[in-house]
Amino acid sequence: MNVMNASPRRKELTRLAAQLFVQEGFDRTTVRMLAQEMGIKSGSLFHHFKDKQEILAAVIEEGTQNALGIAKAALQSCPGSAEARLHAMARAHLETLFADRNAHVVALFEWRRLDPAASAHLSHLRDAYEAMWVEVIDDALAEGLIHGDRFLVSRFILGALNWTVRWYDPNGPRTPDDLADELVAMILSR
Amino acid sequence: MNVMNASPRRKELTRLAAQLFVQEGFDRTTVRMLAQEMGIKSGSLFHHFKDKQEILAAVIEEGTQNALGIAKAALQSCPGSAEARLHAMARAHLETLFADRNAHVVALFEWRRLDPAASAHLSHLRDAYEAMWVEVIDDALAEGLIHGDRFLVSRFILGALNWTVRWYDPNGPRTPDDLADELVAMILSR
DNA sequence: TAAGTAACCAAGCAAGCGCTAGTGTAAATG
DNA sequence: CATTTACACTAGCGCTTGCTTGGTTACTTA
Repeated sequence: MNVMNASPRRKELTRLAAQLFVQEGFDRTTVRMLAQEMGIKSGSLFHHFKDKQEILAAVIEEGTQNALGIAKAALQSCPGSAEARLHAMARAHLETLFADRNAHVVALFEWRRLDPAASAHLSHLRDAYEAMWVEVIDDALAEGLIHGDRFLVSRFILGALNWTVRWYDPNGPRTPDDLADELVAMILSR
Repeated sequence: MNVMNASPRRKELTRLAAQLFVQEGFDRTTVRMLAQEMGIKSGSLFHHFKDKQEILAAVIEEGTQNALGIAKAALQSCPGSAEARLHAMARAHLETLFADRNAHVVALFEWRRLDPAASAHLSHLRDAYEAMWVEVIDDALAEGLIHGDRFLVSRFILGALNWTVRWYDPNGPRTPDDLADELVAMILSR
């Protein structure tokens, strides 16, 4: 078995798994369904992953790593005002949310299916990501761009952003950047 | 079998089911777990409900009906300004969200497990509820209390509100009304 | 007191589940 | 050329699942 390596094959299988997990939900996705989608038999699946849980962890890990990378890049290429960085974070969030939509939907709605060990490991990644948000929001509060409790404001913003996966249509007239700009405009004190 | 009646027994069973569905998720909740929680054997469960699906539909229906009732009451006892009605709707939303937390969490996160027939029926209820929101938001836009696209604004607000079930601690220092007021304050143009 | 009904139980079926064991085979490696 | 490695296969075990069946009990009503 191919424990914890990052072979291209495994990466492709992870991508397919994410798609199925979104379509059917983790619990309803059987190893036989996963195998069929991957063009192999169910037994062969366990050559690439220790068990079904590990597939879930792989999906979520990939999405979260991507989110972290994109957010870091967004902030680095944008050392400007707090307002610009708020925009940048919102745009980055929606960019990764829809570029890796399947992985993020799984992360958002199937997190509880992780076993404790995987959950603990991935929680650190997620916390690192949220810390970046809180920092940017703190700066925006300090500059008086927005008002309110730092805790509540960040929860409200992330809630509004995450919920977009429930209604946003990528084939519609609006781009993710449009959404980000509208949200930031909505909360800025004018 | 006791099709579609509203016996007190069935209502109590629905409440217990909602709790288990939140704890374990719909798919992981077995009819044996449900029966044990209810103090009966698994076979007896099918005297009250046609199948497992019907239990899910009952849970979601109850939550949505309550939300509709509370929102209507909130608006009726508040014929004042658009700002007051915006406040009232936000407060009503969080009030029902945490008064019937289990039912609403199930409605929000297990909706896709409904079969098409039940989903179609319950969609009407949900649409009626969302229509009330859009109306209030339209008035607020017309009065210049908030700015932006009516569609986006309502989605963002409902997203921020619904996401509270993921982080809000009812035993913490803040009341649901506090949250509602903070959210409305955050989006009002000043 | 007889009939009807709501609520329950014991037992178990058929299907599906995650996962394992053991084997075959082609390509890479010494 | 011999050996290892990567990847796939077949077959099926042991268990759980949602749900059914056939019958019993307790209470209400005629």
